Amino acid sequence: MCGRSSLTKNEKELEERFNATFYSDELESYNPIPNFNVAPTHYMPVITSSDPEHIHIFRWGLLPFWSKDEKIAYKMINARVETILEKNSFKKAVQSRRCLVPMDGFYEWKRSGKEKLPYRIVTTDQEIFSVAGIWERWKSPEGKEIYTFSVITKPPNEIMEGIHDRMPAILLPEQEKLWLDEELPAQEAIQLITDYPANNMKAYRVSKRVNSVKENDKTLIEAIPENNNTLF
DNA sequence: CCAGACGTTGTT
DNA sequence: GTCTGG
DNA sequence: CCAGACGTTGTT
DNA sequence: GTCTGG
Repeated sequence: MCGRSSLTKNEKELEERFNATFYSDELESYNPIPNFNVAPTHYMPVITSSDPEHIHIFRWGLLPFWSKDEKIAYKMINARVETILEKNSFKKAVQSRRCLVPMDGFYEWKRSGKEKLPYRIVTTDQEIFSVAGIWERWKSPEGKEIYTFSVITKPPNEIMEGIHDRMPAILLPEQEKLWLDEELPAQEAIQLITDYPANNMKAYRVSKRVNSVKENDKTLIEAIPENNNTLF
């Protein structure tokens, strides 16, 4: 799960939400704004434990610092909270390189028979919410430096159960500071990940146009009727 | 000791 | 089926 | 996550 | 880098 999201708020709204500022030179890589169809490999805003006063722009898809193969990032877009402490690729990062991944919605595909239909899920009590993530600095053999991140996933809460069996680890606002606290041991940090209250979330069908990463406009986040399978 | 993997999702 | 790209 | 490619030789 | 398997 969690291979597609949205972040349709502008830079100013993000700065106010996280009480942090962008570096102007990094902003150039953040594109498009707003993004109605965030996909793996996109450069997106994150707030890191090492520099929480600023919003950095990192690439979605974790590259472990020891990796020689850049392609492994395609398989590292998610990290399971249940096993993150045990995995070579994640254990170091969850100890000292945690981050917040801002979203204003995420997409999940619900399987019904042969068909997979996309849903958008949002929080109703927060305009922008944070998903728990981890990040890495990677250097290619040629010396190219890339900063990447992975989104942590967890079992579904009440509202997600009918749609999919995984969901992103949405943090309660009051847990965000702790998640970024490097003094907090990883074992305790992952306990901050709990069920987001289902009555503060809502899910609705969206057009299948979201399937294609080439599509990116405001109509992607519009609701379509549940019983309409053919027109979109 | 060295070599080789290091991941998730979904589907079977 | 499996990998790569977005 | 989904979509789209997946190959070589030789010629322009 | 670090763990697992042989």
